[in-house]
Amino acid sequence: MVPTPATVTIKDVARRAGVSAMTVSRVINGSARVNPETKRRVEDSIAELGYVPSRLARGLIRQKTGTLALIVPDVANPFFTLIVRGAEDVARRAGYRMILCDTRADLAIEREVIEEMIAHRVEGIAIAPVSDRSRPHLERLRSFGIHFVLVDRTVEGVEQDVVHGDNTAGARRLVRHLLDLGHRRIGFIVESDEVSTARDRHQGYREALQDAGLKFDPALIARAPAVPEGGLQAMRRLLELDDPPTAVFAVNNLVALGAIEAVRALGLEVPDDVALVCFDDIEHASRLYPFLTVMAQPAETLGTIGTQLLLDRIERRATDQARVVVLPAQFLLRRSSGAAAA
Amino acid sequence: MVPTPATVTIKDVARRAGVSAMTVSRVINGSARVNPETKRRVEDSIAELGYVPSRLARGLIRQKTGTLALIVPDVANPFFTLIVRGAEDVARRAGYRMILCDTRADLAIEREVIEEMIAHRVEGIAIAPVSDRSRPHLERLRSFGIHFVLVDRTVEGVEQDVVHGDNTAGARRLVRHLLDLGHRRIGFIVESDEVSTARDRHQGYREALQDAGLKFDPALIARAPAVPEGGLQAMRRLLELDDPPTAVFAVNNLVALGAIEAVRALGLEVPDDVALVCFDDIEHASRLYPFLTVMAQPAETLGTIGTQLLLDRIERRATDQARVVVLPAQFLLRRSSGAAAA
DNA sequence: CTTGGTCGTGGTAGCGATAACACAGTTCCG
DNA sequence: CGGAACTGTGTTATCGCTACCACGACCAAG
Repeated sequence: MVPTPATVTIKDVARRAGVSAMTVSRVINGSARVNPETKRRVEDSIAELGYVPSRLARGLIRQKTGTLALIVPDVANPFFTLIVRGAEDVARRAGYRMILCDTRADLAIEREVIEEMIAHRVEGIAIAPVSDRSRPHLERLRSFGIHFVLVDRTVEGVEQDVVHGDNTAGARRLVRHLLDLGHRRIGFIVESDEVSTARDRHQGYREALQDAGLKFDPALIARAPAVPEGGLQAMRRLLELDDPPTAVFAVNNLVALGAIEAVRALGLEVPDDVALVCFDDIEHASRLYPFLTVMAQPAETLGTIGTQLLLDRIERRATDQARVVVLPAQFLLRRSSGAAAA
Repeated sequence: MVPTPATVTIKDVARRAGVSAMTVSRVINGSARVNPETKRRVEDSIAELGYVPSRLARGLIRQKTGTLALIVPDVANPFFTLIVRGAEDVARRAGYRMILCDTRADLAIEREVIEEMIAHRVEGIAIAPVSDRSRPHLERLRSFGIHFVLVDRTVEGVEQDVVHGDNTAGARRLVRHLLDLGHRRIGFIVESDEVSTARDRHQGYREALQDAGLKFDPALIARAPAVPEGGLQAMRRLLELDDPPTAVFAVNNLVALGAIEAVRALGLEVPDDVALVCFDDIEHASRLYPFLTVMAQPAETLGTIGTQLLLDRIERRATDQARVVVLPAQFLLRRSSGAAAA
């Protein structure tokens, strides 16, 4: 094995090219004028030594690192995966690196990773916060003067650039669909109202009921963590009610998956025994088996726009007001809702 | 708006606590002995000023950044998503940050991101390389003395720690299954043999045929990029053959999805008109609709073990031989292969 | 022939942290 | 009771790079 070589520094290049470190720096950065002949010599030395300038040192002196962070509650959720993809792409094209952090929807982990990102002196953060309780974490970012944008979720009391889907309208649309099909008892499986998407969808759910002149029945709200297991438990509880719902609105795709399992476990079927709709499509699953009637959000676009908003702040140092971008979701009619689907 | 505050440095803390920067450093790092009273004063100052030590400066002097990189060809592929999750988790628990890079299976992007990671002075890289052509990129890492491990894929001519699934045995198992069901003309949709997983599965495919005393027919190999669109095109070509296959082995899950679409587009169905098997399960899709007969690889485990191997190298500076970890895949019998499934 | 540009380049001083050593005061033990 | 060992803390010198200023060479203008 070759012994670990000492890292090549700008001085090594300078020595080899017979110039000062300053001149090498000028060549690397293409700044100011350098004699073409000198420039060539420096470039040759760089190539021969395989020199790569340290971003640490550069970041230290320039006070900017060229690094962003993306913080999401669950990378394995296909919705967030798409956000990651979109964000990563925009960042790379703009010449920034992107550090990905998965908080597992855990506030403590979120606090931890935000501290880490501060220590890393990232120039900006795109974050889908855990919940309204993320506010202190975000305040901390602000106190450090680190730019950030909210993606997918807002946070009560935090005025900041944000891009999210139209959750209220989307939920309203889904529930209206169920109402149109004649359902009168519509369950809603949702996490805590401390999450803005849950809150907004809850709002849409109620509005739709109200539009139809129906009274809101608290018994039909089943609270559960927004994961398959949560959906399973919640659906089971709903079905065990004395007067169970004939249709259910699941707050997101993973919850819907769990809900379906609960239905099947009771020997029932969707949509025959209970209709089901939810937010967020599941890309690959729908390709194989287009079953769930959903409001599909443009997840990848949330990622790209979020990152663009962020870069905008960073590079233009705009101090104008917080921008709010709301993207409409798309209604996809499929079998799970029990309509005569296309 | 609050004006961007100048970053608090160790000196600010030192001044406020009435000690030297060195003492603050000792408190931060818990190194050596510091008078409890002094320590308290320093900690108070840190809290009051909201001081967070710069990893840039620390990394520069210590020559270690506490940062790893994970490079994959496609974060949106559910298989790699799980690897990401596993890797990220192990890294965080071990006190490392993880930078995620998506190469989009593009060699040029791969080269670019590897240069970036060198510039970032990451301490190690876990990489699922694009193909055997990634070799120069990896050699470059080696010449920089940056530790790396291969995940999911090996690279011809690169001796390095690696963790991957047992592709040959898995492929053999899948094809044997089809043979057992009576199929004699079995198609194989696969990307270039420059990708080790493709190569190994190809190998397994041939071995299975050989075991059954069947002759290999090159016409049954359909080459295509390992994405749904590739699977679609390839399956169409196979079905248009004069003597089309009655069963097809798709090199991975996404290819299988495209293949199914091609079958349906011709008004045919899986498995009635053509049986289908593939590598890698699709977590959420299978939960909703367990249809594909697959060899399921322990993707998340690939991520965790890969990262553990990496940390091992970094922290123990082991110079022993390259370790090779091969994890078995699990055969999941479902409907797509046309057997009387459980 | 001085003055005042423009070039091309180098010197010096940090960025924010820590390694390595130094040093004063205390404790210990033969 | 004096030197060794230990405690707690400060000083200095970098880490690799770039901002900032300086400087010699050259040339045109006054």
